[in-house]
Amino acid sequence: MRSDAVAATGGAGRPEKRKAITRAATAVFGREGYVRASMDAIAAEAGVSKRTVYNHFADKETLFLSVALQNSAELTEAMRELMDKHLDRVVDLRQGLTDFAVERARAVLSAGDRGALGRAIRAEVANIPADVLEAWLEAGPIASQRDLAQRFEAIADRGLLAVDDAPQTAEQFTLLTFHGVAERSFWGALPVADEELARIAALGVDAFLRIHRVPAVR
Amino acid sequence: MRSDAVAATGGAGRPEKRKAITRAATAVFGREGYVRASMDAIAAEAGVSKRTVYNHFADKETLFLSVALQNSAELTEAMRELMDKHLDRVVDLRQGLTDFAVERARAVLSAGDRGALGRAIRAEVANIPADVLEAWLEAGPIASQRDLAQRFEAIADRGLLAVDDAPQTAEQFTLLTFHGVAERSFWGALPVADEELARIAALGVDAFLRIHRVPAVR
DNA sequence: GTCTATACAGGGATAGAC
DNA sequence: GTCTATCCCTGTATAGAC
Repeated sequence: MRSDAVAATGGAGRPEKRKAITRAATAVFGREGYVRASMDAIAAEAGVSKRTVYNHFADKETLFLSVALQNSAELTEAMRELMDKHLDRVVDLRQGLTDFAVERARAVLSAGDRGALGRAIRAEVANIPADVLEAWLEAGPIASQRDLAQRFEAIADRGLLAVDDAPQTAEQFTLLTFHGVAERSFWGALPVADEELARIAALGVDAFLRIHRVPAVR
Repeated sequence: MRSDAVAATGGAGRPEKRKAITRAATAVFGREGYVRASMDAIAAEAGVSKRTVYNHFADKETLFLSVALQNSAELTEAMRELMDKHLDRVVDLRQGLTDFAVERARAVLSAGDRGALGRAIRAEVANIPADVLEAWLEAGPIASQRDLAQRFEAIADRGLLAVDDAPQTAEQFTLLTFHGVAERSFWGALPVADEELARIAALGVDAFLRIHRVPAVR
C-alpha cells in the first residue's frame, strides 16, 4: 500500500454522506477483510453511489487506512471511559480489575464492528506502510496501554498494588486478562461465551494480583 | 469455504511433485495470504504447470486447507522437540524456561514460512469451516499446549514448581512469555529484534515464576 | 500416462467516463 | 448514477513431450 494514501483526498462533499461512507466501510472491511471487501458493497451499504465514494476517498486503500485510523482513536476513547469507570476511585481492587477486564474484552471482541476492523488491519499488516501502521498503533493499542499504565501508577500510589514498572505491569495485566480470550476468539472472529469471558478474566486477575501483591505491613 | 475440501482430491500423480506443490503453497499462502495468493504463483514457485496443481488438489481452497493442517502438525512436532530439549531433565528451571521461550518465539515468529501460514489462517478464520478449524486447532495450538501442560506437571512432580492446574499453568506461561512478542510482531509479519525477544522472555519467565514459586520448606 | 505450456471462458474487481 | 475499459484470477481445455 502507498504511504501517502491517508492524506490523498480531502473532505469534499456533504459531511453526512462522508460519515455514512466511513460507517459502511468500517462495517464491510470488518466483515470481509480488505481484499474481499468491494467498493460496490461499501457504496451500497452507505446508500450512496460508487461515484460519491470515490469523490470522498481517492481509492480503496485511502478509504481503508482512513477508517482504520479513525476506528483506532474511537476504540482508545472507549477504553479510556472503561478505565474511568472501573479503575478510578476503586475500592475493591480485585472486583474493579475483573470488571474492567470483562468489559474490555466484550467491547473489543464482541459482535460490533468496533474491534472487527482491528482484525482486518492485523490481517493486512504486511501491506500497510510503516508510518501509517505506526500512527495506528500510536492512536490505538499504544495509547490504551499508556493510559492503563497511568491508572496502575495511581493505584500503586494509593498503596493497593506493588508496581515498580508501570508499563510492564500494564502489559502483564493485558496479557493475563485479555490476550487469552483474544486468541481463543481470533480477535472476535468467533463468538466467546460470556461465562468463558468472565472465567478467564477472574483467573487472569488472580494471577496478576499474585505477581503484584503488596507485601503485608509488619 | 467448503467443509469437505480437504478430502476432495486424493494422491494422484508423482509424490515429489505433490511435495513441491505443498511447499510452494505453504510459502506463497504464508507470504500473500489466502485471497492474494494465486494458483499461478504457486505453480510457478513449485516449478510445475498449473494443470499439475489441479491434478493433485481439486481447487485453491482444498490446497489451502490441506497445507494448513499439515503445517499445523509440523509445527507441533517442532514444539515438541523444543520441549524435549529444554524442559526434560531441566536443572536450572529459570534458564530452561527462558531458553524454551526464546526458541519457541523464534521458531514461530521468525522469517521462515513455518509460522507465516499461521497468519494466513488467522486472517481467514471467519471463512474456514468449523470442523476444519477445529482439526487445525487440535493438531496445532491445542496439542502443543497439552504437551506443555504435561511438562509442567512433571516439573511440579520434581518439586521445582507449584502447579495445581497444569493446563492453566501452561496457558499462563504462553501468555506471559509468548503472546507479547506475537502481538508486537503481528505473528511474525514484522521482524522482532533478538534482544527484544530475549528481554520479553526473561520478564515473562520472571512473572511466571513469581506466580508458581514453590513455598520455602520450613 | 503423467507433465508442460499456453490459451481461453467466465466472473468480478477497481477506477474512470459520460 | 449508470455504464464501461481494463485487468486479474480461477478453473478448464487443448496442444505436444518424456
